[in-house]
Amino acid sequence: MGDRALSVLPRSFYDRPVLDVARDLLGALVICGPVAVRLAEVEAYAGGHDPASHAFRGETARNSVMFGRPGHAYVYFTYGMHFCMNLVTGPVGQASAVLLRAGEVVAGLDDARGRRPGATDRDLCRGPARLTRALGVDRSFDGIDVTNRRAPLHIRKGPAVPDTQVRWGPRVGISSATELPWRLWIDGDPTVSAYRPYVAKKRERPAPTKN
DNA sequence: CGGCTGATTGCCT
DNA sequence: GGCAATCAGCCGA
Repeated sequence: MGDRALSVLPRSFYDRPVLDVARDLLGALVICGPVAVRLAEVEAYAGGHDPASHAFRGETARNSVMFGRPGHAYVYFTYGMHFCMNLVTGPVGQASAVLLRAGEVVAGLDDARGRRPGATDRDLCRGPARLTRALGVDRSFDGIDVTNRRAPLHIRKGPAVPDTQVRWGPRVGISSATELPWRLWIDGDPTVSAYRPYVAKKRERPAPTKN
């Protein structure tokens, strides 16, 4: 068996600066039951000092996993219908995490297709909410230890991605700290999500003149 | 293909 | 009450 390629990434992998972890997660395998996804796009969130991070305003019931140990999954619900998955990094209490944005399904294709009816194979995991959908990850996976190879959700080492194939740029879908190039992806990978720069929402009707 | 918009609910101010 | 680390569908070019 290819023990090397199948090894689970250890706790020490996650207990490092968030940008280093994000870089090295490119190419890694996310395993959930029969489905495996090779990561092609991630984003770094630098805990309490990052205005775009869910941890920026402190610990709450929703984000408490971010403030705990590295190597655990932070899964949140948003827009009334979507789940997104992060991996907690760095020392306990710092609340840094890497958002898993996109990748390629490399195992369990039939299961992934069944969860995303109508989607092309390229689109199965092309975006953070699509990725959790294809994997079958929801809020019940929040807090799971991804360094445990027997856990229903865990992360394994994948084929190395050389520096020459790594690109970076602004994060997607946020309205603050948009200048930070903390979105990392594999150059030319077809599963990388389309970049949509933030655009300020059109103002609602001017407030009625109040007197 | 790019641009725009409604969906739908938990969370935080 | 307002909005969110998004997506699918629809429209026009």
